[in-house]
Amino acid sequence: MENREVAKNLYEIADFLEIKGVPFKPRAYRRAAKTIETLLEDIGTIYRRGELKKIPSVGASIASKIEELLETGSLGYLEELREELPEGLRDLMEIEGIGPKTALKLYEKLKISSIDELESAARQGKISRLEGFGAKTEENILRGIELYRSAQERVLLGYILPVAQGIEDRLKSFEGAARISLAGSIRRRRETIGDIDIVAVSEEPLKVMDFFTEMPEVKKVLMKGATRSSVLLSSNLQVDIRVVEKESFGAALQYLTGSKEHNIRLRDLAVDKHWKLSEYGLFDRETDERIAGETEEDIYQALGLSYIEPELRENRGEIDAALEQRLPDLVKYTDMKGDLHVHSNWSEGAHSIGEMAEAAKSLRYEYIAVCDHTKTLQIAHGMNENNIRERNKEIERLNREKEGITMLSGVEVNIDSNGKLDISNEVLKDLDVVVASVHSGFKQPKEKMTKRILTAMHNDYVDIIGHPTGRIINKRAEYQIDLPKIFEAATELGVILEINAFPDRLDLSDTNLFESRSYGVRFSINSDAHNKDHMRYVELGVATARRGWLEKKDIINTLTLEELKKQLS
DNA sequence: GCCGTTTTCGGCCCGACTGTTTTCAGTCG
Repeated sequence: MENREVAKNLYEIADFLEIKGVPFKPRAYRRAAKTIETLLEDIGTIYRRGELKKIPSVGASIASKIEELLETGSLGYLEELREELPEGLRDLMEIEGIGPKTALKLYEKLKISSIDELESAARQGKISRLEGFGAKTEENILRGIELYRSAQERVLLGYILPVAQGIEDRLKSFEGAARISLAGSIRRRRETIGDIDIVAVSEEPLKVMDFFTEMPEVKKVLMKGATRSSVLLSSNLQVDIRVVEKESFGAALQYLTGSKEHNIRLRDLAVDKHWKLSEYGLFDRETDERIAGETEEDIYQALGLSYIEPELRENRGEIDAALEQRLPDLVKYTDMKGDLHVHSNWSEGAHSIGEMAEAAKSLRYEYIAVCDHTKTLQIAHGMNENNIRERNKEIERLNREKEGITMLSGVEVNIDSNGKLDISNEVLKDLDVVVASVHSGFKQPKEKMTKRILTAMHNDYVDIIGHPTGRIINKRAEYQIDLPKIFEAATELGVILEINAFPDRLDLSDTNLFESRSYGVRFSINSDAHNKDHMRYVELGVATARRGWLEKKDIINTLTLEELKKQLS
């Protein structure tokens, strides 16, 4: 049984206990589930070592339940809960505004135990007639159901970031607001985003709220107060804003940036010092004296931590690292000197090599590698050996003509189902950059897929493995692949792994990268651009690398052209 | 149910908004 499945069972217990009104236990189960879900090691392996109780948040009781799950595949305690309460009650809590208390009441009074039943009861006006409920609640439930059904998937960071930055810029230009910042998961640059959070400082909060709720793209105002407001955009995206006083800005920004787990640990640290941390500041518990709050830096410093970049705030060890002053020196967004995987109109790209080069210049790059698709990828007009030779002549000509940018000749060659490449070594050996990727046979078993990629890595001319896991966020799972083996081989053979920065790929992912750190792998952050506008996606790749704790030295395309050429030869 | 350099028992993050109530419970972030 996989870690994720064990965690799922524990989450289910937490939900049931919460509905039953049991105090504290739900949080204990949830904490354990969260830890197990994000564990790098297989829980079965830990169990066989007899070290379940060494997992943080797992004690004797949860350990024995995990044991039962691993040994028998099911869990008596959970079965009992399932008999006591219908499973659908958990679905009800997915609806905005419905928590454990409401879910239980709906079940007890109206026998509602699924979202469909909830919808029909609301439509018949049965809910507004219940004590403690009213017409507004019923309306909200119906809207919540609609939202639940339309917004099942979180939105890709790459699509939402420009929208959020647009709103941020407009608020900044509004004179009533003194300071504005994005917060929440978008500031942490998570790969998918649920909603947009904004923090503002203003002397006149109500004016900011008016401006905010009257933006043209607002479809519905969900709530509006002097300190908080929420709106729904016509795109069904929710945007929340908090307005605070100047001396609380850092505290509010810190609090709203999260993550929740990170914040809980911070508050624990504050409690240890007899302080309390809220979105208004860090205060002495007894005297209420303000210790910090105007900037995030002050708060982290007061708690004895070095400043933690938002991308790291996931409670993956960053707090302990900050306590011991051993946080990584993260790669910066401005460190990138080139892009080693872009397409041109020689395959499925929309723009010519010259146009791509101009776009690269405007990003202040020193170089780009034109890595068009190769012949077996018919759908993308893949090049054969002759096309490649011809195209290389064009690259040579452009390099003589253009100043300030160097175009490297490359391909994105296909790795066939046995690990062979679809372009001969004769041609590969004359190219500057060879990216090798899997574009077919995604469903191969783990061993075969791993061997297939290892075989490609052993080809002397392969420089980079493209989008190593093949996942498409929200659409296609990663292929079955033994990443530790790939990491080992990459270090040993000097093959670079790609951090593909396309918004729906981000492959390798932040957690993959985090896991790779002990292997000493080097990476290339590539846009995989299919037109010149896509080249800015490298920013998303840098965000992913930062979330994976990577430093400049880990990323090969932070090197100057001269340094890079030495590495590739 | 977990946890502990103050603890093996007694705590467990904190505050705003809504809706339904006349003072607050529930939910959310």
